[in-house]
Amino acid sequence: MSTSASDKKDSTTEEKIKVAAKTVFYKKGFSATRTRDIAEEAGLNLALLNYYFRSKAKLFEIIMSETFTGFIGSMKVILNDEKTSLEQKVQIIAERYIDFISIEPEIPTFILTEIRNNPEGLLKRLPIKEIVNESVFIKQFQEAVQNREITEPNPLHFLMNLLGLVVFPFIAKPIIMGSKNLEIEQFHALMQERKKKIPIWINMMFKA
Amino acid sequence: MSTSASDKKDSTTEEKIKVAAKTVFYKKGFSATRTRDIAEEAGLNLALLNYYFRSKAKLFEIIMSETFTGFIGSMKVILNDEKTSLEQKVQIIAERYIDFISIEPEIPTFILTEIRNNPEGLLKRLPIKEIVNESVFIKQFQEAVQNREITEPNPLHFLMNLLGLVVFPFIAKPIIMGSKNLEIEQFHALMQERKKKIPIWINMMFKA
DNA sequence: AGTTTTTTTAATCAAATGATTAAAAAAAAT
DNA sequence: ATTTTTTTTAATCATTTGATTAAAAAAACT
Repeated sequence: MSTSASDKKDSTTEEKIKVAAKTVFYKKGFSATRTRDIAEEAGLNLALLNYYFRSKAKLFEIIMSETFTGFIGSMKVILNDEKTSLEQKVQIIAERYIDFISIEPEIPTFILTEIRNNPEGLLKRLPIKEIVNESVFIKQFQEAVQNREITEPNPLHFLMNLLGLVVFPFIAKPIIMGSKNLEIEQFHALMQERKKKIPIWINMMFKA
Repeated sequence: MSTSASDKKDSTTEEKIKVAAKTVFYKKGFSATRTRDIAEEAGLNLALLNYYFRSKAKLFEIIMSETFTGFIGSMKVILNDEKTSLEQKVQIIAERYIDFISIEPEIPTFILTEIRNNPEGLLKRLPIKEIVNESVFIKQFQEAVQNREITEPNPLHFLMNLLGLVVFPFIAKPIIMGSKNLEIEQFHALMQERKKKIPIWINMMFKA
């Protein structure tokens, strides 16, 4: 049979709650979501949330954690790959993140607003310092600066620009779509274009 | 006397509430702020909020409206100036917006999250369509494309990139500061650097 | 000074919301 | 088959929260 073990796991009550919680938390943020919204989204009795997860805060904590791990974690892996060049890393990040965010478009705003609400608590669990201070990416960047291949000496500007070009359009999506009455397909087409253009733009900005 | 009419106006109860509301709404967003937070921030009795503004929603509406007008409105003015070139417009936007957001750093996240919560309602009051479809900026951009001065034909990419470079670092400020244990002064220094660099980067990206 | 109007306060209300409980239903174990 | 354990449900609780009210205080007016 094609019904695998994971089918069962995916249809457990616990899993249903997590899926529903993800949907609602992503869309509205922690404080604007009501536990009743989650229960309704999952089609389950409200008391089950507390039965399985003790509290709204605990449930949120889990969703949050998994989201952060997935989003920043894969960035860390890409930036620490010894086998790819700086240029390739830029290409990979542009491509993978545009694809990823296109599927889960609420994640960037979710992450940024929740960090706003609780910067200390959430930031210390992210491996950002490691990435910015001791990653393969940083070494390659500094080499490129030394070899006069890159003019900008500060890797933070490089990262801010790359992520700004990739992420900002998704955060501003409602504004962008409103500005030209774009349909969602047209928006996605724009983002697909950017997968190729961003690496070129980054090159033009930073190449000596 | 140096005590002008505006001194009086600034110290009215109504004005105190608005200032406090701005502070709290900017920091926490609509649904996470409690009317009691605003009253406390203003040092006033809770009932005064309803006495002067009828409801939390009405008060929010006013703050929202003024914020939008200030932020997007001044963009519209800059982009519709017949006397400045395309390059100058980029310089002016980078400079003015970085200065402006440095003083009110919560505004971008505030705008973006509130639009997320209520896209239809809020977007129709913004003159974004006008800017993107019939501004002086757009004419100048299209001319530059025709004259082969600019390679990218789509002005949306141009605007997304410019605003991404200007605004994204402020939205990601907690992450950026956390990544290198920056003090706020160092963050501001970085943003000051960007006032000069962004116009250069934009040139490099788009100039033929 | 006395009267009226405006502003402020403390107390309270009603609805929303996160959480709990005790009983019922379903599943697992013996 | 019976008992035990796990899961689910409906009802309810306690707190939070936006809003209102009636009385007090302050200000403006005559």
